[in-house]
Amino acid sequence: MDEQTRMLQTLAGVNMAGHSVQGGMTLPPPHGHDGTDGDGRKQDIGDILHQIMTITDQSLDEAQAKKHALNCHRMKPALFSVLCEIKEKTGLSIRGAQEEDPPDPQLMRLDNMLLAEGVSGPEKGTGAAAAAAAAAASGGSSDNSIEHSDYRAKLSQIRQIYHTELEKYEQACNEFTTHVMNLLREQSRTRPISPKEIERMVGIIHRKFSSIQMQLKQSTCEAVMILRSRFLDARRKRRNFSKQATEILNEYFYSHLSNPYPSEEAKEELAKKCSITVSQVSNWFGNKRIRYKKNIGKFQEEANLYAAKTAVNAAHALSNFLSDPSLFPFLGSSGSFNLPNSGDMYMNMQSLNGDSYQGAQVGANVQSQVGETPLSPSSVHLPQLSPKYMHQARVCTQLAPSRPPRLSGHLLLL
DNA sequence: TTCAATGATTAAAG
DNA sequence: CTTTAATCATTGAA
Repeated sequence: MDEQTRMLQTLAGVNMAGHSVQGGMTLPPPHGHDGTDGDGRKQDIGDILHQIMTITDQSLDEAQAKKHALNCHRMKPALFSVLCEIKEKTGLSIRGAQEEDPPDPQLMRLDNMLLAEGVSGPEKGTGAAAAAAAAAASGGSSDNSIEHSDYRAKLSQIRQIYHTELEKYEQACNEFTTHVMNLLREQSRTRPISPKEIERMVGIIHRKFSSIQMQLKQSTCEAVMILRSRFLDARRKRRNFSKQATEILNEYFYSHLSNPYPSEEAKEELAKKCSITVSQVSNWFGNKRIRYKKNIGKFQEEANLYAAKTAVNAAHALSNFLSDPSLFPFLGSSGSFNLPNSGDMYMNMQSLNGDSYQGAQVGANVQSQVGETPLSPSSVHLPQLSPKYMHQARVCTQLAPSRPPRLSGHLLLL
Protein backbone atom coordinates (compact mmCIF):
# COMPACT_ATOMS: atom_id res chain seq x y z
CA MET A 1 0.00 0.00 0.00
CA ASP A 2 2.88 2.27 0.52
CA GLU A 3 3.68 2.36 -3.13
CA GLN A 4 0.13 3.17 -4.01
CA THR A 5 0.00 5.96 -1.59
CA ARG A 6 3.06 7.49 -3.07
CA MET A 7 1.60 7.03 -6.45
CA LEU A 8 -1.46 8.93 -5.44
CA GLN A 9 0.61 11.66 -4.09
CA THR A 10 2.38 11.95 -7.34
CA LEU A 11 -0.82 12.04 -9.26
CA ALA A 12 -2.65 14.52 -7.15
CA GLY A 13 0.35 16.46 -6.20
CA VAL A 14 -0.73 16.26 -2.60
CA ASN A 15 -0.19 14.09 0.36
CA MET A 16 -3.12 11.78 0.86
CA ALA A 17 -1.73 9.78 3.67
CA GLY A 18 -4.34 8.65 6.13
CA HIS A 19 -7.28 9.48 3.92
CA SER A 20 -9.55 7.04 2.32
CA VAL A 21 -10.08 7.26 -1.40
CA GLN A 22 -13.64 6.11 -1.05
CA GLY A 23 -14.98 9.57 -1.40
CA GLY A 24 -14.61 9.24 -5.10
CA MET A 25 -16.23 12.45 -6.19
CA THR A 26 -14.97 14.62 -3.44
CA LEU A 27 -12.00 16.84 -3.82
CA PRO A 28 -8.65 15.39 -2.98
CA PRO A 29 -8.11 15.56 0.73
CA PRO A 30 -5.55 17.99 2.03
CA HIS A 31 -2.18 16.90 2.97
CA GLY A 32 -0.52 16.72 6.26
CA HIS A 33 -2.81 17.44 9.10
CA ASP A 34 -5.04 14.68 10.20
CA GLY A 35 -8.41 15.90 11.21
CA THR A 36 -7.63 19.58 10.88
CA ASP A 37 -9.24 20.25 7.55
CA GLY A 38 -10.55 23.77 7.84
CA ASP A 39 -8.05 26.25 6.48
CA GLY A 40 -5.68 23.59 5.26
CA ARG A 41 -8.07 22.33 2.68
CA LYS A 42 -8.68 25.75 1.25
CA GLN A 43 -4.99 26.27 0.94
CA ASP A 44 -4.54 22.92 -0.73
CA ILE A 45 -7.19 23.71 -3.24
CA GLY A 46 -5.44 26.95 -3.90
CA ASP A 47 -2.24 25.06 -4.49
CA ILE A 48 -3.88 22.71 -6.90
CA LEU A 49 -5.53 25.54 -8.75
CA HIS A 50 -2.25 27.29 -8.94
CA GLN A 51 -0.60 24.19 -10.34
CA ILE A 52 -3.29 23.86 -12.91
CA MET A 53 -3.06 27.48 -13.90
CA THR A 54 0.65 27.32 -14.28
CA ILE A 55 0.68 23.99 -16.06
CA THR A 56 1.05 25.79 -19.35
CA ASP A 57 4.16 27.42 -18.04
CA GLN A 58 5.87 24.08 -17.90
CA SER A 59 7.83 23.23 -20.91
CA LEU A 60 6.29 20.65 -23.14
CA ASP A 61 9.22 18.36 -22.76
CA GLU A 62 9.01 18.56 -19.05
CA ALA A 63 5.34 17.74 -19.10
CA GLN A 64 5.85 14.88 -21.46
CA ALA A 65 8.59 13.52 -19.31
CA LYS A 66 6.37 13.71 -16.28
CA LYS A 67 3.61 12.00 -18.12
CA HIS A 68 5.91 9.31 -19.32
CA ALA A 69 7.23 8.73 -15.88
CA LEU A 70 3.71 8.43 -14.65
CA ASN A 71 2.76 5.98 -17.33
CA CYS A 72 5.77 3.86 -16.68
CA HIS A 73 5.30 3.73 -13.00
CA ARG A 74 5.28 0.11 -12.06
CA MET A 75 2.38 0.47 -9.70
CA LYS A 76 0.21 2.26 -12.17
CA PRO A 77 -1.69 -0.82 -13.42
CA ALA A 78 -2.43 -1.94 -9.90
CA LEU A 79 -3.60 1.49 -8.88
CA PHE A 80 -5.72 1.87 -11.95
CA SER A 81 -7.33 -1.47 -11.41
CA VAL A 82 -8.25 -0.41 -7.92
CA LEU A 83 -9.63 2.86 -9.18
CA CYS A 84 -11.58 1.05 -11.80
CA GLU A 85 -13.02 -1.21 -9.19
CA ILE A 86 -14.09 1.75 -7.19
CA LYS A 87 -15.64 3.28 -10.20
CA GLU A 88 -17.51 0.09 -10.87
CA LYS A 89 -18.89 0.12 -7.40
CA THR A 90 -20.16 3.63 -7.67
CA GLY A 91 -22.73 5.06 -10.00
CA LEU A 92 -21.36 3.84 -13.26
CA SER A 93 -22.01 0.22 -12.64
CA ILE A 94 -25.56 0.89 -11.58
CA ARG A 95 -26.26 2.73 -14.78
CA GLY A 96 -24.74 -0.13 -16.68
CA ALA A 97 -26.97 -2.64 -14.99
CA GLN A 98 -30.03 -0.63 -15.80
CA GLU A 99 -29.23 -0.60 -19.46
CA GLU A 100 -29.62 -4.32 -19.80
CA ASP A 101 -32.69 -4.32 -22.01
CA PRO A 102 -34.62 -7.21 -23.47
CA PRO A 103 -34.92 -7.49 -27.26
CA ASP A 104 -37.34 -4.86 -28.44
CA PRO A 105 -40.59 -6.47 -29.57
CA GLN A 106 -41.20 -3.60 -31.94
CA LEU A 107 -37.86 -4.19 -33.58
CA MET A 108 -38.57 -7.89 -33.76
CA ARG A 109 -41.84 -7.19 -35.50
CA LEU A 110 -40.15 -4.97 -38.02
CA ASP A 111 -37.46 -7.55 -38.59
CA ASN A 112 -40.03 -10.26 -39.11
CA MET A 113 -41.94 -8.18 -41.57
CA LEU A 114 -38.89 -7.26 -43.56
CA LEU A 115 -37.91 -10.88 -43.61
CA ALA A 116 -41.35 -11.93 -44.73
CA GLU A 117 -41.37 -9.35 -47.49
CA GLY A 118 -38.00 -10.54 -48.68
CA VAL A 119 -36.36 -7.21 -48.05
CA SER A 120 -33.96 -8.47 -45.46
CA GLY A 121 -32.78 -12.00 -45.04
CA PRO A 122 -31.03 -14.21 -47.57
CA GLU A 123 -30.41 -12.83 -51.03
CA LYS A 124 -33.43 -13.78 -53.01
CA GLY A 125 -31.66 -14.44 -56.25
CA THR A 126 -33.71 -17.57 -56.77
CA GLY A 127 -36.94 -15.80 -56.00
CA ALA A 128 -36.23 -12.97 -58.38
CA ALA A 129 -35.13 -15.40 -61.05
CA ALA A 130 -38.27 -17.43 -60.56
CA ALA A 131 -40.39 -14.31 -60.81
CA ALA A 132 -38.61 -13.27 -63.95
CA ALA A 133 -39.06 -16.73 -65.37
CA ALA A 134 -42.72 -16.67 -64.49
CA ALA A 135 -43.09 -13.29 -66.11
CA ALA A 136 -41.34 -14.59 -69.19
CA ALA A 137 -43.40 -17.75 -69.20
CA SER A 138 -46.63 -15.86 -69.25
CA GLY A 139 -45.53 -14.57 -72.56
CA GLY A 140 -45.86 -10.93 -71.70
CA SER A 141 -49.30 -11.09 -73.21
CA SER A 142 -50.91 -9.89 -70.04
CA ASP A 143 -50.43 -6.76 -68.04
CA ASN A 144 -50.24 -8.92 -65.01
CA SER A 145 -46.66 -9.93 -65.62
CA ILE A 146 -45.76 -6.35 -66.29
CA GLU A 147 -47.32 -5.23 -63.06
CA HIS A 148 -45.68 -8.08 -61.30
CA SER A 149 -42.25 -7.30 -62.58
CA ASP A 150 -42.89 -3.69 -61.77
CA TYR A 151 -43.63 -4.66 -58.24
CA ARG A 152 -40.54 -6.82 -58.17
CA ALA A 153 -38.41 -4.02 -59.48
CA LYS A 154 -39.73 -1.55 -56.95
CA LEU A 155 -39.30 -4.04 -54.16
CA SER A 156 -35.74 -4.81 -55.12
CA GLN A 157 -35.12 -1.09 -55.31
CA ILE A 158 -36.33 -0.70 -51.78
CA ARG A 159 -34.30 -3.69 -50.84
CA GLN A 160 -31.20 -2.24 -52.36
CA ILE A 161 -31.63 1.08 -50.64
CA TYR A 162 -32.28 -0.67 -47.40
CA HIS A 163 -29.16 -2.73 -47.69
CA THR A 164 -26.86 0.09 -48.70
CA GLU A 165 -28.21 2.22 -45.89
CA LEU A 166 -27.85 -0.60 -43.46
CA GLU A 167 -24.33 -1.20 -44.59
CA LYS A 168 -23.55 2.47 -44.25
CA TYR A 169 -24.91 2.51 -40.74
CA GLU A 170 -23.02 -0.57 -39.84
CA GLN A 171 -19.83 0.79 -41.23
CA ALA A 172 -20.30 4.08 -39.44
CA CYS A 173 -21.11 2.22 -36.27
CA ASN A 174 -17.98 0.11 -36.52
CA GLU A 175 -15.86 3.10 -37.34
CA PHE A 176 -17.25 5.06 -34.48
CA THR A 177 -16.90 2.13 -32.13
CA THR A 178 -13.30 1.53 -32.98
CA HIS A 179 -12.65 5.21 -32.74
CA VAL A 180 -14.19 5.43 -29.30
CA MET A 181 -12.45 2.29 -28.22
CA ASN A 182 -9.11 3.61 -29.33
CA LEU A 183 -9.83 6.86 -27.63
CA LEU A 184 -10.77 5.17 -24.41
CA ARG A 185 -7.78 2.88 -24.58
CA GLU A 186 -5.62 5.89 -25.13
CA GLN A 187 -7.26 7.65 -22.25
CA SER A 188 -6.99 4.61 -20.07
CA ARG A 189 -3.32 5.39 -19.83
CA THR A 190 -4.02 8.63 -18.11
CA ARG A 191 -7.21 7.89 -16.26
CA PRO A 192 -8.68 4.69 -14.91
CA ILE A 193 -10.91 3.05 -17.48
CA SER A 194 -11.69 -0.59 -17.09
CA PRO A 195 -12.21 -2.87 -20.09
CA LYS A 196 -15.68 -3.39 -18.77
CA GLU A 197 -16.34 0.27 -19.09
CA ILE A 198 -15.18 0.26 -22.67
CA GLU A 199 -17.43 -2.66 -23.31
CA ARG A 200 -20.31 -0.77 -21.84
CA MET A 201 -19.52 2.20 -23.95
CA VAL A 202 -19.52 -0.01 -27.03
CA GLY A 203 -22.88 -1.33 -25.94
CA ILE A 204 -24.24 2.19 -25.63
CA ILE A 205 -22.97 3.07 -29.08
CA HIS A 206 -24.50 -0.03 -30.56
CA ARG A 207 -27.80 0.73 -28.96
CA LYS A 208 -27.75 4.21 -30.37
CA PHE A 209 -26.97 2.93 -33.81
CA SER A 210 -29.52 0.20 -33.63
CA SER A 211 -32.14 2.78 -32.78
CA ILE A 212 -31.13 4.55 -35.96
CA GLN A 213 -31.38 1.26 -37.79
CA MET A 214 -34.80 0.80 -36.39
CA GLN A 215 -35.85 4.06 -37.94
CA LEU A 216 -34.47 2.82 -41.22
CA LYS A 217 -36.33 -0.43 -40.85
CA GLN A 218 -39.49 1.36 -39.97
CA SER A 219 -39.35 3.60 -42.98
CA THR A 220 -38.49 0.63 -45.18
CA CYS A 221 -41.48 -1.20 -43.80
CA GLU A 222 -43.66 1.76 -44.57
CA ALA A 223 -42.34 1.91 -48.10
CA VAL A 224 -43.00 -1.78 -48.60
CA MET A 225 -46.48 -1.45 -47.18
CA ILE A 226 -47.30 1.40 -49.50
CA LEU A 227 -45.91 -0.48 -52.46
CA ARG A 228 -47.74 -3.59 -51.41
CA SER A 229 -51.06 -1.90 -51.01
CA ARG A 230 -50.66 -0.23 -54.35
CA PHE A 231 -49.73 -3.52 -55.93
CA LEU A 232 -52.56 -5.34 -54.26
CA ASP A 233 -54.93 -2.74 -55.60
CA ALA A 234 -53.45 -3.26 -58.99
CA ARG A 235 -53.74 -7.00 -58.59
CA ARG A 236 -57.35 -6.74 -57.67
CA LYS A 237 -57.89 -5.04 -60.94
CA ARG A 238 -58.62 -8.14 -62.87
CA ARG A 239 -58.37 -8.68 -66.55
CA ASN A 240 -60.62 -11.06 -68.29
CA PHE A 241 -58.86 -14.02 -69.76
CA SER A 242 -58.38 -14.10 -73.47
CA LYS A 243 -61.06 -15.70 -75.56
CA GLN A 244 -58.75 -18.54 -76.44
CA ALA A 245 -57.96 -19.19 -72.83
CA THR A 246 -61.62 -19.32 -71.90
CA GLU A 247 -62.17 -21.60 -74.84
CA ILE A 248 -59.52 -24.04 -73.73
CA LEU A 249 -60.71 -24.01 -70.15
CA ASN A 250 -64.32 -24.52 -71.16
CA GLU A 251 -63.36 -27.31 -73.48
CA TYR A 252 -61.65 -29.11 -70.68
CA PHE A 253 -64.45 -28.42 -68.27
CA TYR A 254 -67.25 -29.67 -70.46
CA SER A 255 -65.36 -32.68 -71.62
CA HIS A 256 -64.71 -33.65 -68.02
CA LEU A 257 -68.07 -32.65 -66.74
CA SER A 258 -68.54 -35.64 -64.51
CA ASN A 259 -65.24 -35.01 -62.84
CA PRO A 260 -64.14 -31.48 -63.56
CA TYR A 261 -61.16 -31.61 -61.26
CA PRO A 262 -58.01 -31.30 -63.29
CA SER A 263 -54.98 -32.85 -61.69
CA GLU A 264 -52.00 -30.75 -60.87
CA GLU A 265 -50.36 -31.75 -64.12
CA ALA A 266 -53.49 -31.03 -66.08
CA LYS A 267 -53.70 -27.65 -64.43
CA GLU A 268 -50.14 -26.92 -65.38
CA GLU A 269 -50.82 -27.96 -68.90
CA LEU A 270 -53.90 -25.78 -69.09
CA ALA A 271 -52.06 -22.90 -67.49
CA LYS A 272 -49.36 -23.15 -70.10
CA LYS A 273 -51.86 -23.38 -72.92
CA CYS A 274 -53.81 -20.38 -71.66
CA SER A 275 -50.84 -18.28 -70.62
CA ILE A 276 -52.16 -17.97 -67.10
CA THR A 277 -50.97 -19.25 -63.79
CA VAL A 278 -51.89 -22.55 -62.24
CA SER A 279 -53.72 -20.80 -59.45
CA GLN A 280 -55.71 -18.90 -62.01
CA VAL A 281 -56.67 -22.22 -63.54
CA SER A 282 -57.67 -23.41 -60.11
CA ASN A 283 -59.67 -20.26 -59.54
CA TRP A 284 -61.35 -20.65 -62.87
CA PHE A 285 -62.35 -24.23 -62.21
CA GLY A 286 -63.48 -23.40 -58.73
CA ASN A 287 -65.67 -20.63 -60.02
CA LYS A 288 -66.86 -22.66 -62.96
CA ARG A 289 -67.83 -25.68 -60.90
CA ILE A 290 -69.79 -23.70 -58.40
CA ARG A 291 -71.48 -21.53 -60.97
CA TYR A 292 -72.30 -24.43 -63.18
CA LYS A 293 -73.74 -26.37 -60.32
CA LYS A 294 -75.79 -23.42 -59.17
CA ASN A 295 -77.50 -23.00 -62.47
CA ILE A 296 -77.05 -25.86 -64.84
CA GLY A 297 -79.78 -24.59 -67.10
CA LYS A 298 -77.99 -21.38 -67.74
CA PHE A 299 -74.91 -23.20 -68.90
CA GLN A 300 -76.74 -25.68 -71.06
CA GLU A 301 -76.13 -23.90 -74.29
CA GLU A 302 -72.49 -23.54 -73.52
CA ALA A 303 -72.27 -27.16 -72.52
CA ASN A 304 -73.77 -28.27 -75.79
CA LEU A 305 -71.50 -26.01 -77.72
CA TYR A 306 -68.34 -27.34 -76.16
CA ALA A 307 -69.54 -30.90 -76.18
CA ALA A 308 -70.06 -30.61 -79.90
CA LYS A 309 -66.71 -29.02 -80.31
CA THR A 310 -64.84 -31.68 -78.43
CA ALA A 311 -66.83 -34.31 -80.22
CA VAL A 312 -65.75 -32.95 -83.54
CA ASN A 313 -62.18 -32.80 -82.38
CA ALA A 314 -62.39 -36.32 -81.14
CA ALA A 315 -63.94 -37.42 -84.38
CA HIS A 316 -61.07 -35.94 -86.26
CA ALA A 317 -58.62 -37.58 -83.98
CA LEU A 318 -60.32 -40.91 -84.30
CA SER A 319 -60.64 -40.46 -87.98
CA ASN A 320 -56.95 -39.88 -88.30
CA PHE A 321 -56.31 -42.72 -85.98
CA LEU A 322 -58.43 -45.20 -87.81
CA SER A 323 -57.27 -44.19 -91.21
CA ASP A 324 -53.70 -44.87 -90.31
CA PRO A 325 -53.05 -48.01 -92.34
CA SER A 326 -50.09 -49.00 -90.28
CA LEU A 327 -52.36 -49.46 -87.32
CA PHE A 328 -54.98 -51.52 -89.02
CA PRO A 329 -53.33 -53.42 -91.81
CA PHE A 330 -56.21 -55.87 -91.86
CA LEU A 331 -58.54 -53.14 -92.95
CA GLY A 332 -56.67 -52.81 -96.14
CA SER A 333 -56.48 -49.50 -97.85
CA SER A 334 -58.17 -46.56 -96.23
CA GLY A 335 -60.78 -46.63 -98.88
CA SER A 336 -62.20 -49.93 -97.78
CA PHE A 337 -63.08 -48.68 -94.34
CA ASN A 338 -65.08 -45.62 -94.95
CA LEU A 339 -65.58 -43.63 -91.89
CA PRO A 340 -68.99 -42.15 -91.69
CA ASN A 341 -68.29 -38.54 -91.57
CA SER A 342 -71.44 -37.00 -90.31
CA GLY A 343 -74.42 -37.85 -88.16
CA ASP A 344 -73.66 -41.41 -87.40
CA MET A 345 -70.10 -40.90 -86.52
CA TYR A 346 -70.96 -37.83 -84.61
CA MET A 347 -73.35 -39.63 -82.36
CA ASN A 348 -70.89 -42.39 -81.89
CA MET A 349 -68.37 -39.94 -80.78
CA GLN A 350 -70.87 -38.42 -78.45
CA SER A 351 -71.31 -41.68 -76.70
CA LEU A 352 -67.67 -42.40 -76.87
CA ASN A 353 -66.98 -39.29 -75.00
CA GLY A 354 -68.06 -40.64 -71.68
CA ASP A 355 -68.01 -37.39 -69.86
CA SER A 356 -70.16 -35.33 -72.06
CA TYR A 357 -73.36 -37.12 -71.42
CA GLN A 358 -74.97 -33.77 -71.43
CA GLY A 359 -73.56 -33.14 -74.79
CA ALA A 360 -74.89 -36.42 -76.00
CA GLN A 361 -78.22 -34.77 -76.32
CA VAL A 362 -77.36 -31.75 -78.23
CA GLY A 363 -80.14 -29.28 -78.32
CA ALA A 364 -82.38 -31.11 -75.95
CA ASN A 365 -83.34 -29.78 -72.61
CA VAL A 366 -81.45 -32.19 -70.49
CA GLN A 367 -82.20 -30.75 -67.14
CA SER A 368 -85.02 -33.06 -66.38
CA GLN A 369 -82.99 -36.03 -67.41
CA VAL A 370 -80.10 -35.32 -65.24
CA GLY A 371 -81.13 -37.39 -62.30
CA GLU A 372 -78.03 -36.66 -60.39
CA THR A 373 -75.84 -33.70 -60.39
CA PRO A 374 -73.32 -34.03 -63.12
CA LEU A 375 -70.64 -33.16 -60.68
CA SER A 376 -71.31 -36.16 -58.56
CA PRO A 377 -68.28 -38.35 -58.41
CA SER A 378 -70.45 -41.39 -58.80
CA SER A 379 -71.01 -40.51 -62.40
CA VAL A 380 -69.28 -42.63 -64.90
CA HIS A 381 -66.08 -41.25 -66.14
CA LEU A 382 -64.71 -43.03 -69.12
CA PRO A 383 -61.23 -42.54 -70.45
CA GLN A 384 -60.86 -39.71 -72.86
CA LEU A 385 -59.79 -39.97 -76.39
CA SER A 386 -57.32 -37.28 -75.88
CA PRO A 387 -54.30 -38.97 -74.36
CA LYS A 388 -53.27 -35.81 -72.64
CA TYR A 389 -55.72 -36.16 -69.85
CA MET A 390 -55.69 -39.91 -69.76
CA HIS A 391 -53.82 -39.99 -66.51
CA GLN A 392 -56.74 -38.64 -64.61
CA ALA A 393 -59.46 -40.61 -66.30
CA ARG A 394 -61.36 -42.62 -63.86
CA VAL A 395 -63.66 -45.54 -64.58
CA CYS A 396 -66.27 -45.97 -61.96
CA THR A 397 -67.99 -49.23 -61.39
CA GLN A 398 -71.56 -48.07 -61.44
CA LEU A 399 -73.27 -46.62 -64.40
CA ALA A 400 -75.64 -43.80 -63.99
CA PRO A 401 -79.11 -45.17 -64.48
CA SER A 402 -80.15 -42.44 -66.84
CA ARG A 403 -77.36 -43.19 -69.13
CA PRO A 404 -77.47 -45.51 -72.05
CA PRO A 405 -75.37 -48.64 -71.92
CA ARG A 406 -72.07 -47.97 -73.30
CA LEU A 407 -69.93 -48.67 -76.25
CA SER A 408 -67.91 -51.63 -75.26
CA GLY A 409 -67.82 -52.30 -78.93
CA HIS A 410 -66.08 -49.08 -79.74
CA LEU A 411 -63.64 -49.53 -77.00
CA LEU A 412 -62.92 -53.03 -78.07
CA LEU A 413 -62.39 -51.84 -81.55
CA LEU A 414 -59.86 -49.41 -80.24
C1' DT B 1 -75.68 4.33 -65.59
C1' DT B 2 -77.03 -0.32 -64.82
C1' DC B 3 -76.13 -4.99 -64.41
C1' DA B 4 -74.67 -9.61 -65.63
C1' DA B 5 -70.32 -11.86 -66.19
C1' DT B 6 -66.15 -12.93 -64.26
C1' DG B 7 -61.61 -13.25 -61.86
C1' DA B 8 -59.96 -12.99 -57.14
C1' DT B 9 -60.31 -13.43 -52.19
C1' DT B 10 -61.96 -15.35 -48.05
C1' DA B 11 -63.66 -18.47 -44.36
C1' DA B 12 -64.83 -22.89 -43.36
C1' DA B 13 -64.46 -27.74 -43.94
C1' DG B 14 -62.12 -31.95 -45.00
C1' DC C 1 -52.90 -28.56 -48.83
C1' DT C 2 -57.71 -28.43 -51.92
C1' DT C 3 -62.40 -27.43 -52.41
C1' DT C 4 -66.92 -25.11 -51.60
C1' DA C 5 -69.66 -21.23 -51.06
C1' DA C 6 -70.11 -16.57 -50.39
C1' DT C 7 -68.56 -12.33 -51.52
C1' DC C 8 -65.85 -8.55 -53.42
C1' DA C 9 -64.46 -5.68 -57.27
C1' DT C 10 -63.87 -4.89 -61.96
C1' DT C 11 -65.17 -5.38 -66.74
C1' DG C 12 -67.84 -4.75 -70.65
C1' DA C 13 -72.16 -4.70 -72.92
C1' DA C 14 -76.76 -2.69 -73.14
